[in-house]
Amino acid sequence: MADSFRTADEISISDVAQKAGVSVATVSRVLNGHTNVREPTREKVLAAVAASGYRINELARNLRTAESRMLLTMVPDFGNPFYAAIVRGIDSVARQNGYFMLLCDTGADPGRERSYFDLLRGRRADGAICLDPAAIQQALAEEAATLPWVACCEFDPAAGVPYVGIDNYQAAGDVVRYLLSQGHRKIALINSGRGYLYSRQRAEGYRNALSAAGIDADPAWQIDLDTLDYAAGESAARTLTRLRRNRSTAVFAVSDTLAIGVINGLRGVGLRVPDDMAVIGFDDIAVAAQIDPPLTTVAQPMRELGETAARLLLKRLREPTAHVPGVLLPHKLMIRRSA
Amino acid sequence: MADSFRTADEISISDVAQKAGVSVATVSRVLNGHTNVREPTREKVLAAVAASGYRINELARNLRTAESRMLLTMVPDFGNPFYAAIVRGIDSVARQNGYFMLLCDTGADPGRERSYFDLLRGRRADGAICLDPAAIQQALAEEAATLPWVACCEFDPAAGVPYVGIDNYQAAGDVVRYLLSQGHRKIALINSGRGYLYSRQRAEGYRNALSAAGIDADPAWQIDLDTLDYAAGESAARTLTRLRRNRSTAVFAVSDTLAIGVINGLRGVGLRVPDDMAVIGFDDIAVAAQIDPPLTTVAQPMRELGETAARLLLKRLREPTAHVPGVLLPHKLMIRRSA
DNA sequence: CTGAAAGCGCTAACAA
DNA sequence: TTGTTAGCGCTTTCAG
Repeated sequence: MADSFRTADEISISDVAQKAGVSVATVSRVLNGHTNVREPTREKVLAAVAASGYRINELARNLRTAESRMLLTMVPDFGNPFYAAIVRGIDSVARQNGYFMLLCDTGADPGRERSYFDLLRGRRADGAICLDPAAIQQALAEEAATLPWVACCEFDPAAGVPYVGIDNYQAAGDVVRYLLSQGHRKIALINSGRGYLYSRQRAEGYRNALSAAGIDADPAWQIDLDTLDYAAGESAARTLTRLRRNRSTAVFAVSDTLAIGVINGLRGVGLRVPDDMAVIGFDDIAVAAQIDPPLTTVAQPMRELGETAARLLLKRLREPTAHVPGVLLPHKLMIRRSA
Repeated sequence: MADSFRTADEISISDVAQKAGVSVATVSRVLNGHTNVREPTREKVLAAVAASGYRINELARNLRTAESRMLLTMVPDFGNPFYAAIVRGIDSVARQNGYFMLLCDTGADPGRERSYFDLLRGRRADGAICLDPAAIQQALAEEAATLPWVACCEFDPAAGVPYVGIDNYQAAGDVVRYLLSQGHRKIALINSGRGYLYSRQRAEGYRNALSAAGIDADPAWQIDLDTLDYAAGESAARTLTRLRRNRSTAVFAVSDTLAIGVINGLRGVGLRVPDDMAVIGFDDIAVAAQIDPPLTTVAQPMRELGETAARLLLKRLREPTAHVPGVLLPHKLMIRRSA
């Protein structure tokens, strides 16, 4: 058996009851802090617990109470530092409320995501927070409609699933308008795959801000990537610089990791930032302020995003029928030296 | 109740049995893939399962089988990208073996770590992988002696707990010897707190490599920090440059995050890397190759570290009494341009 | 204030 | 091959 080397301490509530000379019900009462137990009795029980080194079997308790006190968090990639801060926020409110957080990396794969949702169906988690691409969420929304989960960062406003995120459209517009104010007219957009809501929203914010300034975005300025890692940004930078005519003077990357890769790629071909090409990122991950030049970027309130998501979920768990609204948190353009 | 909005689909194995016209035992058999069920019976059951949308209650199954099929992973800080790759390795072998990974951030706090160990005691996890500082592990080693866990990166070789890591002493020596070969004689060490085994081992490797070259390390060259974040590296760099006499010409930081902060701090006071000061980091996190100048660092086989840890744990779970040895994986000096 | 007893939903002997 | 039954360890009525 898996736990045969624990058999020695395989002591249960009835052992404790026996040792204390009371019933299991009484032991259970003191374990759960019920007040209707006389002080001397409570002490006898506590003594027996201490003496035996007894530990409650949460599995049994969970079966009985029909809850696992686990919150599932699904991220598409926990190698991306962006998620780390969000996850911290989730974790901290989860713990404050007596839940453990079960963190899973879906790799943005629907199959993996589904298998994690099975944790909910199998009662091993009470609720879930999903940070996966909106497209994936939609694919599962129907079959997961009755499950208690909320969306964070990525969401489908029409899905009826509670969510928290930021106004990506506005944020992208802010970036473009700032670049415009610095005299740029040719602004490139390095975007991620279309499965992401933020990607569509930021693209739209970018295009509209540009056309509001009377500029037609050159399609050659827009690059779609299917990953957010540094290398992808690096190669996108090369693609951009290869443009013979109508080369952009600025680039907006939808993630700091991409932007950092872009800067590196630019340096590789001997271009200076921001003089030859300005670059702006998104997220404001910790390393953004450390590189040379320090990265101008859009800060997301990552920790609050996570905390809010957790609170929405907890609320949904407590009041299953209550309407839980979507909430949008403020972002902020951090102007540093890369643009 | 927490799940009152799921009551509609609160269907159990006996409902399925009834619907299929068989006993619960038979349903259980087909659910668990036992072969001693006639084909027509199996099909009846499967049909009933499908028709009712039944989902097994894992909580009940777990109670019955006395295992949770969860593996706990404790990291001191999942904001540090170093851990991300390790955790991926753990997660992938866990999943391959039918386990879910429960990831927890202890913040290197013994209290938090203890509360996570309680997941084991409460049977909500079958085993654990601990990446916390060796000092913290030791504090808990005695009370956790009978629990199935393994140590990863940080460990106490004498504790009898299976472990996987690298040869930190040797790695630090490699760094120093490389710097020596580049003509450096004055080499600083930016280290983390003494709770970490790697910190003690690298300090020793550093000192011995230096004295093997006939150099006495100036105490002023050695800085101990209590965190690994970028800002700490930045301020350590300033401390170092403030040295009037006997200022070092190279610095070895025990983590890439620190090294990146150092480079940033150096830039802040107008010093160039590597010309004015060479810097070497440790870990080879993804961003290390992206910054300017690209960071020379010691690569750890992070994914393999995680995979190995998971395999050791799984082995320990399968064969509780088997002797599971400690294993050391190879590291590699990545020479880039910062030194 | 305390105890007896009935399950939570499942698996695994043991019978048939 | 299938069903009956006895729990896994706990919480929670319901009596007393």
